[in-house]
This record gives sequence, structure tokens and C-alpha cells, in this order.
Amino acid sequence: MPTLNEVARHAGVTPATVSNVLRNRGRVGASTRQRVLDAVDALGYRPHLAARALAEGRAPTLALMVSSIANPFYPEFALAVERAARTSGHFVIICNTNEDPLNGRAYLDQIAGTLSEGVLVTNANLDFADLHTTESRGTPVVLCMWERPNEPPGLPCVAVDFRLAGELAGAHLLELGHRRIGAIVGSKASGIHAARYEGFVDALRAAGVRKGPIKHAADTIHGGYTAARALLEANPKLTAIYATNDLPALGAMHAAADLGLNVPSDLSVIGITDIQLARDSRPALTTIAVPTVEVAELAVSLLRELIETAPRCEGGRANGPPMRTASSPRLVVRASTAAPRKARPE
Amino acid sequence: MPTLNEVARHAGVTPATVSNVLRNRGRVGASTRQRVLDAVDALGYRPHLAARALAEGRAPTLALMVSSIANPFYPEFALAVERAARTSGHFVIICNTNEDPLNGRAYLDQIAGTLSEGVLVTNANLDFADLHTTESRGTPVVLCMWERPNEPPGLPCVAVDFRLAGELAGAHLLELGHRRIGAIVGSKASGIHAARYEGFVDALRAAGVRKGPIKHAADTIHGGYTAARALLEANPKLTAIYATNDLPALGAMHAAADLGLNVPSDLSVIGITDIQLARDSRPALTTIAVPTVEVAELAVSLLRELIETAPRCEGGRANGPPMRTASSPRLVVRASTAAPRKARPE
DNA sequence: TTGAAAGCGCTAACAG
DNA sequence: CTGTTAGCGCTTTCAA
Repeated sequence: MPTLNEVARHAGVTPATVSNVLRNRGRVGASTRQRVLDAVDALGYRPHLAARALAEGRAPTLALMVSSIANPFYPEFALAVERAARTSGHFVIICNTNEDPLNGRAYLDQIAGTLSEGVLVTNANLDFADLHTTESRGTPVVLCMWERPNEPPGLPCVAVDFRLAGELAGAHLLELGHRRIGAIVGSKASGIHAARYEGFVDALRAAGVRKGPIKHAADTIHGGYTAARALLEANPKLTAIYATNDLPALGAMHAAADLGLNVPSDLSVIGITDIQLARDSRPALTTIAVPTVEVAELAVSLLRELIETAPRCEGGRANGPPMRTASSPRLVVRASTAAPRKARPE
Repeated sequence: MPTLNEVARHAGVTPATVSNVLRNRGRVGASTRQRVLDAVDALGYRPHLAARALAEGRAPTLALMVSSIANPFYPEFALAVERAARTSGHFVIICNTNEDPLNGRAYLDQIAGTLSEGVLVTNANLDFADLHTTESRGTPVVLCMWERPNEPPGLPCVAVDFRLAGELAGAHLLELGHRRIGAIVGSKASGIHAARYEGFVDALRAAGVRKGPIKHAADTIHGGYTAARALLEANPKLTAIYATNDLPALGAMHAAADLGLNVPSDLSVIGITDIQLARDSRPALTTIAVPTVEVAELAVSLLRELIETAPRCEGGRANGPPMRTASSPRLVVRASTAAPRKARPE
């Protein structure tokens, strides 16, 4: 691989000049510029990104922390993140924490500030303390998909009103006439989906409908399957299931099928997120769509701002860490919800 | 972020010594070592990976080229790649080509050899010429999932016997008694799935069964859906569908459902790969499992070898580019295949 | 308009 | 055992 120095020699100029023409920096004479350009493609020169970054005191990548890229939501998000990152010349490194805070910390320790200029965090089950540490060391961190716009975390974030998402889901089911609704709430006691459940409960309360049974489940199809079976077997009269995520909702549909229940005529199922699979399932899943791409773009642009300004205003953050709020979740009605069989019109 | 120099000053030694204790290189006195270590965590020092890489003449990442990380196969593969890469201290950068060779080339030009030490390529629709170029510039490239072990490409690769996969699929269907089998062949005219289809046809031929209708389709659930509908509507007597990939197979199951056909009693469906979704679909998909994780590991280890040896044996590749062959695909019988309704025993 | 020089943070000879 | 010296490939003052 030819270096900038070799290009310079080849063009009979100094490295500084080559650098200048390459980045359109200083004023360079037209003929010199041409000579340099010729040398560049005579040699097939490509700038060494790592070296450039080192000299500039920057880093050419963004780190994307996910619990496991295999969970189908993350790839979709990652794709959007990558697109956004490319526009600012960043590459993205995927960091699978595998739900283990230790892995997360190891990643942060290694790449934050050295290989990556900023860190994007999805529900990767990271230690907040670790995140603060990396932030205090000067590498900006932004939380994607913060679930409570009204309760900012101690870190920069992009918020999505997941309470509203839950509420919309509840309202939709209620409107169809459902009164006995089971809930599958994702992600263990970590309470990561608490807002989604609260919104749902709020909707019920507002309608004067009693809370139905609830079951916690892993955020997978299988987790939803197991939870739904348990729910349905213990509560045969349920006419609908609300899952705080699409994957468990899909699992609930499978459980229904295995129990001889038809979706939606015997059982309605609704999820949250609107992943690709929701569109591709049979019946297609009714869900509350979250603006994934928008979140990714907001997150990347926020991160970029932080990267720009971080060096300057070291100490004082005016009113707490910045937060961007993505547009509201919205209901997407597909084929997995319908009025309960014997719904009496209100 | 403290630098190695500061650590050195803090410990009252020279940078070289710090470097030595950090990498257990030269012999360092016990007390000095301790002093350095103390300084390291007094300052919270972490090595600057990019700088280190630059000094070592290496790069800390591997590039993974995929057509789109959103296709559910790739995340699974990416996860395995990342795990393997971590063991050699590499991070992985995901490069979505979005099926466009131009994007692929842009990625290669930018990061190969500067940010990434090696390139892993899945079916990303890249220009082979571009790949050769980057290889000739000294950055090793390995093709993952080469489909024809007997016809090595001009590049290092990990091969999987996809002809066999197709044959196994055909054989399974035949054994169940199917004689009228439609085929959904993925990925346009690029012929990327040709081997999979040939194997299938070989199985039929060996059994003296006539080829059924064939339809090409995009490698998505929707693509499979459309193709299957067309196939089924034009050929009502089909009792089975063979798809060269799981996603289209899943789509075929949906099409069957929409046409009032029960899978597997009215129609058997089989795919190739065994992605997670194959396990999670209802009915669960019978498929030919490809050893994804093994392929990822072989690919990374081959790439590592190439990275090690590349500098030395610049010119001469003994017997063409190296190829590793992953273990054979194998049949995984689930619930989407069964004997055709009126199968007469052979 | 171009060149010379210093330095980003680290490693790698070699010398002492 | 430890320090000295160069230098990875590039950028960026500052002079010329």
C-alpha cells in the first residue's frame, strides 16, 4: 500500500501538499494539484484511515452496543445506524454484550475513545456506572430507545414514548371490545419494559376494565410462546394478549395455534415495535410501530454533536444531558386483532 | 484520556518500559513492573488501540461484508464471526453493500488495509475484480459460504457443499413419496443458488422422477410467498415445494395457508440453511442445516492465517488460493414435511 | 503557493 | 533490566 509520502515523492512535492490537495485544505496551485492527483491514482493511493484519525485526534468508528445482534430487532436498527453513520464518515463496530455487563465493560474499556469516537447503546444490559465512566473519560455515549421521555436518565438519549405505545395497544384492544386481556411483559425483572406495561394498564384503568393476568417472558418467540401457553391454559377466557414486544407476540400466536385457537377470531394478539417479521408473519401482526429509523438517525446525530462539542465544554452541562424525543409510536392494524367472538357492542 | 507517556512519567520510567510491562514483552524488574501497574490504574490508563495498531503495522478490525444485515441469516453469522474475531483480538466492522457492488467497492477502498486487516465476504454481490484488487494490495480476503467445493473460486474461501444440500432436500421429499415437487430458486439470474438447485435435480434424476416447475424469487419471505402462489396456482397438483433458502420456504408456507392448503398434509415445504426462524415458525420448518458457526470460525481462522503469512510469501501461492471445507449440510426434519396425502407406498 | 518540522500514542530495535 | 532513538502514516502549525 502506497503511503502519502510516496505519493509526495512521486509528484515531486512535500507530504503536506499532498495532504492539502486531498482534503481541499490550504490553497494549492492548479498544476501542482493535478500532479498530485495524477500521482494518487498512478499509485492507487488510499489514505490510511487509522493514521489520519490518530493525527487528527479522532477515531473513525462508532460503537454499537447490542445485547445480541441475532435478535431481529437489532439488525434493522443497526442498518439504520450504519446508514446514518456513513454520512458522517464513520464506520460502525458491532459489540455484542450477550446480556453480560462484563462483556459490555470490556468493549467500552477497549474501544471507547481509541477505536470509536462515540458509543451507541441499545438495551444491552450495560452497567450505567460503566457508561458514566466512559463518558467522563471523554467519549460521548447515547442511549437509544430510552423508554420514558419524562424521566431522563443521567445520560444523553433518544427517547420513545413507550408508555404511550402500551396505552395505544390497550386502547386498540379495548375498542375492539376485549375485556379479558392477558399481558406478556418482556425482559425479566430489569423492568426494561415497565413503561410499556404501565401505559397498557393506564388504558385499561381509563376504561374501567380490570387488569388481566400478566406473565414475564424472555424477549424471544419461544419466551412468548411459553408465557402465552401458561396464560391461556390458566385463563381460558382470555380473548386477547398484549405483548410488550413483537417477538413474544409472535410466540403467542404460535401458542394459540397449538391450543387450537384461531387468531384473531378466538384470540387477538398485539405487540410493540413493528419489526419486519411482524409484517411477514401469518396472520400478520397488529402492533405499535416504533420509528426505528428515526431513532437511529437522531441517535447518530446527537452523538455527532456531542463529539463535536465535547472537547470544548468539558465541565458544564447546562440542563442535564440532552435528550431527543422521537415521534410517537402509532398503531398498525394488521390481521392478528379483531373483535372478540361474542363481543356485545358497547 | 491518559497516554502511555503520562503513565511513564507518573511511574518515573520511560514509555518503552511501560509498553514492555503492558505487553509482557522485555524483561522488567518486579518492582518497576509494580510501579508501572500502579500508575496504570491510578490514571485509569487504557491503551490507544488505533495508535498501537499503527505502530505495529496492523489493524484492529476485520470487515464483514454483507448484502444487508437485516436479512436474518447474516446477524446469526455475524454473531459467530464476532465471537471468533474476538479471540484474535479483532473487532468487526459491518459493511452493508445493499446489493450494490459500488457500495462494496467503496467500503473496500476505504477500510481494507487501513482500518481492517482482513475482509470476510458473504453473498454481498461484490465485484470479484474489486476483491482481487484489494487482495493484491495486500489485504487478505476470504469468501464465506462458497457453494461449490469442487470448483474453487480465485480467492481463499470456506466452502459448503450446497449441491449436496439440494440433493438431501430432494431425497427427503422423494423418500416421503412426493413426485410432483415445485422449486423456488433464490437470487435472480446471478445463479448464486445454482448448485442448490442442481443437487435437487440430481436427486430427482437419480430416482427417475421428472423435474417439476421452477420459479425464481428474491431471497425473502415475501419473494417466496409470491413465487409459491404462482407455482401452486399454475400447478395445483404439486405436493411439495423445495426452496433453496429458508426465508422463501417460510413464504411458501404462508402462501399455502392463504390458499387453504395445510402444511404438511396438503403440501410439504423444505428449505436450506436452518436459520433461527426455521425453528420458530409454525409449523416448524424442515430444512437442510448449514454449519453456520463452523463456517464463521473457519473463515476467521483462515483469514488470520492469511494475515500472518501474507507479508512473507508475497508472490507465490502454491496450489491456488486455500480453501477450507465445512462439514456437510444435514437434514433436519421438523413439521413442514410429511408424506403426500395419497402417497402409495413404493 | 509550498516546504519544514513537530507530533498524535504507541512499538521496536538497539544501546547502555 | 531500562533508556534512547526512530518511526508507523498522516495532519498541521508556521516559515519561507
